[in-house]
Amino acid sequence: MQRPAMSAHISDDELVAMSVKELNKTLKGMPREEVIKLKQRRRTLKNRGYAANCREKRMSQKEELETEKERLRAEVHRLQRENDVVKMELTSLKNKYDALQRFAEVNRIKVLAPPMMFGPPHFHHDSMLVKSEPSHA
Amino acid sequence: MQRPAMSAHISDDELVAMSVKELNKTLKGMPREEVIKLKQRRRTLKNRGYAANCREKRMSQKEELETEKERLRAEVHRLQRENDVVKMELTSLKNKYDALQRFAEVNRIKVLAPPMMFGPPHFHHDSMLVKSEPSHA
DNA sequence: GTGATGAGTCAGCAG
DNA sequence: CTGCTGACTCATCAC
Repeated sequence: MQRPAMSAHISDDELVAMSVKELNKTLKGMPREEVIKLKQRRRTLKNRGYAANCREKRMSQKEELETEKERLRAEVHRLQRENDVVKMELTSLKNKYDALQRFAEVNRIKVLAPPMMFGPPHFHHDSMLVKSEPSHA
Repeated sequence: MQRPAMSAHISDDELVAMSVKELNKTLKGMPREEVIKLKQRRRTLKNRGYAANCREKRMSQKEELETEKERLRAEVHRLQRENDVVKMELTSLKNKYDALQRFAEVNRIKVLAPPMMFGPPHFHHDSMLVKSEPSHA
């Protein structure tokens, strides 16, 4: 029997899948040199798998980064839109508020000086209706 | 003279830096085999550089992704804070608005029904001071 | 011919 | 020893 061919009895897949114990058991009666070669082949095959694994990990991490980046980009846009809406609401309410304030102003003036058709009012000098402000302002 | 030692006259750095033309000029009187070996060595050295370049590119791209991600994360936080501020302003203004509205309401009532000390007013039925609203509301 | 990149091999580190 | 990763080599592809 050809010594070199002996190790060929074990396929790459088998060799990688085997644990060291199983391998030793299988290698019982073989010459040292063959055993060493087979173990080295096993290590190399394992390394091949590790390398593939490493590359895959690298790629999935990169993908993850890009996904995360996309997610954040969308979040930024969402917040910008929300921001715009709230700012518009604020502006709108400001206008409403100013208009109401003008209205209140007009009313106060009218209270202070009602239409002439009723004749000049005889307010007390310190009327509560003059110059009072809402407590929240 | 040892044939194998001939190619050693050119260092790796020199060999990589040399253009093909320069290399051919330098290789004029050498045996074909040596020329082929030297060219192969040059290609291998070049490949070594390409590989390093490739790794560096990979790393810088990854770094860039992480930097960008960080930038976006900061932007999200900035927008969230801005959003909170504007929302608080809106709430605050709403309160102010409501207060003013209550104040205006009170005034309108007072205009509608001034203090008894002046006696009941003789308003026209369709007085502008009753139930009118600011045009902006 | 030149440059880039996936896959495999090896060296060397970490656990 | 096992697993991982940087560096190198080679095959292969695109220009």
